[in-house]
Amino acid sequence: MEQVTGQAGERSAKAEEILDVAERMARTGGYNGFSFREIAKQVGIKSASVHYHFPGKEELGVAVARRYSERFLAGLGVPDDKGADPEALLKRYIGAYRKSLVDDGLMCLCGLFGSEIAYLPEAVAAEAKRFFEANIQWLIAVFARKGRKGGKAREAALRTIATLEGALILARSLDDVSAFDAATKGLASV
Amino acid sequence: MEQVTGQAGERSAKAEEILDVAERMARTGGYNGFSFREIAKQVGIKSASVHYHFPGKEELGVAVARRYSERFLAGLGVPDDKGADPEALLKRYIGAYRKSLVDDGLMCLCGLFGSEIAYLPEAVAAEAKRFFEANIQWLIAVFARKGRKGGKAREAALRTIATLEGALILARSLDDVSAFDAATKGLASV
DNA sequence: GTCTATAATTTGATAGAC
DNA sequence: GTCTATCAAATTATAGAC
Repeated sequence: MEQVTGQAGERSAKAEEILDVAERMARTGGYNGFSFREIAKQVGIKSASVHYHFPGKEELGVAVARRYSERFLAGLGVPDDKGADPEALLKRYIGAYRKSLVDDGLMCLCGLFGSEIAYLPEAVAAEAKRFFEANIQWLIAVFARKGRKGGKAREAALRTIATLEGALILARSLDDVSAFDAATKGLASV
Repeated sequence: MEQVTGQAGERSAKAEEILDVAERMARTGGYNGFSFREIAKQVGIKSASVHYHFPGKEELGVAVARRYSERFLAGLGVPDDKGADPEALLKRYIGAYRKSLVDDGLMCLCGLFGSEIAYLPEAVAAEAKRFFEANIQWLIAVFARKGRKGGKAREAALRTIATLEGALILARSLDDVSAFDAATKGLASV
């Protein structure tokens, strides 16, 4: 009874290993960029064993996206944390994307899934959508603390996410981290 | 002797049909989102016939990306066209992305390819890179006419492309065109 | 939990007839 | 130009032994 459906709960060490490999592959080639056999090979088991932990590809895709989302949001912290000023929170947000590029050398999972959203199984697409909705809410809270209310805060939030996702694409396509920095310059002080 | 390597030259009507279908599929599911068999079915021929027009998947991918690039750039016109002011050119640029979203209902091909750039055959990745380089040059010329010189023009160009590619991802993921408009608001008047 | 074995399907690709 | 036929490989997935 170790099977997991994708909820937030605890998972076996092997299941986490599987998610690690699946995430790296998905953040490189998208939903078709990871396969049970290749994951199994890299984890050191057989593909049938991967099916034991995650019954189907859709469930695995959902689990990868959900874990990615939860970790990402957890790394941001609470946006109305009174200890940090809004600009520091924004810089933290930008830094999370930059870390994805520089440390991991990978795309944002949900940026990639989002680009192929119409191609994804419904449940996986829903996770990508939820990622963006949660990010928008986080940023709206930040911009609200900067005096942007209502529509203005939402515009700023959407512009911020869009610029960062696009900056990842540009930097990776041009193979030039400075493209990310140039594209996002001034984003924290707008 | 109708085979085409991906150059700009003229192509048979059937080859264009193949590219039409391949482009639509690629702009939905990325490089693994189109297959010879599915293209053949939609065009009304057999997959072996698709191989006649485009010998391999890599060549087909290159041809799709190149045609997409050329059309996109041709639609923009010459950036130093003295007839149009810089803001009108910028609005035209933004409109090209919005058209992709609203009229086609699809991602920008090179935005999607760019997101999975590390997964692509080298020649296809090179086409996506060239798309962005050409777009950057076009925008730099526009921003130069707005008084931005050197680094400032490049920053504005990269920020513009990044925001638009990301805005497409957001609008499609949230299934809400207004997210595109909100994310790109003010982009033409910066 | 992991394995072997296998099924059913899809994929990119080629040979050769017409 | 298009077809039939076919191939080798990869894919998701399942049954059942250990």
